[in-house]
Amino acid sequence: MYGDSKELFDRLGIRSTRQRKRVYALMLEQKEPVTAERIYRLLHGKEGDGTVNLSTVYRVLELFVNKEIVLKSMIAKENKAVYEINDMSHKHHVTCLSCRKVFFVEGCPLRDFEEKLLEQLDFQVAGHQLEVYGYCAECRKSQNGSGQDKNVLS
Amino acid sequence: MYGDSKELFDRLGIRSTRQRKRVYALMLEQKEPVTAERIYRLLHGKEGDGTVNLSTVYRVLELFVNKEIVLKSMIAKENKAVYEINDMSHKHHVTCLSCRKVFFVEGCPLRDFEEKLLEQLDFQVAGHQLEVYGYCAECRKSQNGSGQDKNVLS
DNA sequence: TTGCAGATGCGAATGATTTGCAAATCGGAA
DNA sequence: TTCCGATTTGCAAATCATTCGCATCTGCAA
Repeated sequence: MYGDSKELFDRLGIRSTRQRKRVYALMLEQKEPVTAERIYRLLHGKEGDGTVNLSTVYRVLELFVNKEIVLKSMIAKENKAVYEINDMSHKHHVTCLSCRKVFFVEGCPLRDFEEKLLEQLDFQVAGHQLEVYGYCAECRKSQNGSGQDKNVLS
Repeated sequence: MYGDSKELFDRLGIRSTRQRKRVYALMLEQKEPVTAERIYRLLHGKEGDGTVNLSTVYRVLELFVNKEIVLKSMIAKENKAVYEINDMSHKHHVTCLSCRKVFFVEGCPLRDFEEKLLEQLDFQVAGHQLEVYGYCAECRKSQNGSGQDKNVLS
């Protein structure tokens, strides 16, 4: 019912609780990064298995982040965090300022940069977060005539 | 005494108040991004010209950000904002997770990436924010895993 | 089945930031 | 220079996301 999260949790050495299973299952369904609040509300929307407290959602997400099965990042311009399943593919987000849609991009332009930091600054990079924002094809098309082909990835 | 901020404010079409002049002058002195709280405390440290209320510091900074004479960004992993004078040079920040010190790096690894986004996704980039975090030479040397919290930013 | 370390629910606390409102101030007009 | 109205400020209280304290509950190893 919850996929084989039990197995995953065992492997991670953490207890398999109803709340963790529900949060994990819900995270798997998400196509874009979500806030803790949204997870909480989605869980309430689902019927059946009882509720999950908001504090618990936060605690479970924190645990998942520590175990690296979930990624956490801050939303640009707002001060709240969003979470997403870590599928190990190192995507970056591109946010349309007009429709707020989030696009994913594979690949990362930072490899060389990180090397440069180590050489020039003796700074050991542990991670990075890149927020790119601008305007997607569709919005540019509908707002001024200069848009080109549309190409929506989701 | 406050530089020629009066002139700047006139040009921007905003009133030249004691508080704005003080905040602006202090921002000019900063060598690294600072929190609103830190500006507030620094202003209290200075003698003479009376104090500036914390809410006012926030309001003045917001105004400066809108007028684009100050840049605002979020500190990685903490949810508070830091501000710095906008010198138009397009620097990026590198934050040490141990001592919280912020380093600047000239140059930007994103030019090619933005081109790629336009070609492949037809996404027109308007801006980006890059947060790199890791461990600085000094902290790695002292091997102090938990960090000596020098509290540079707050 | 049982014991208990670890997990959860609940409400209250936190900390950064924002807001409502009355009083103070800026700067153009008289 | 003085006056006046629009802006800005100070202050305290409100927000909002997130965390914490603590009593109770629950996986799960024995």
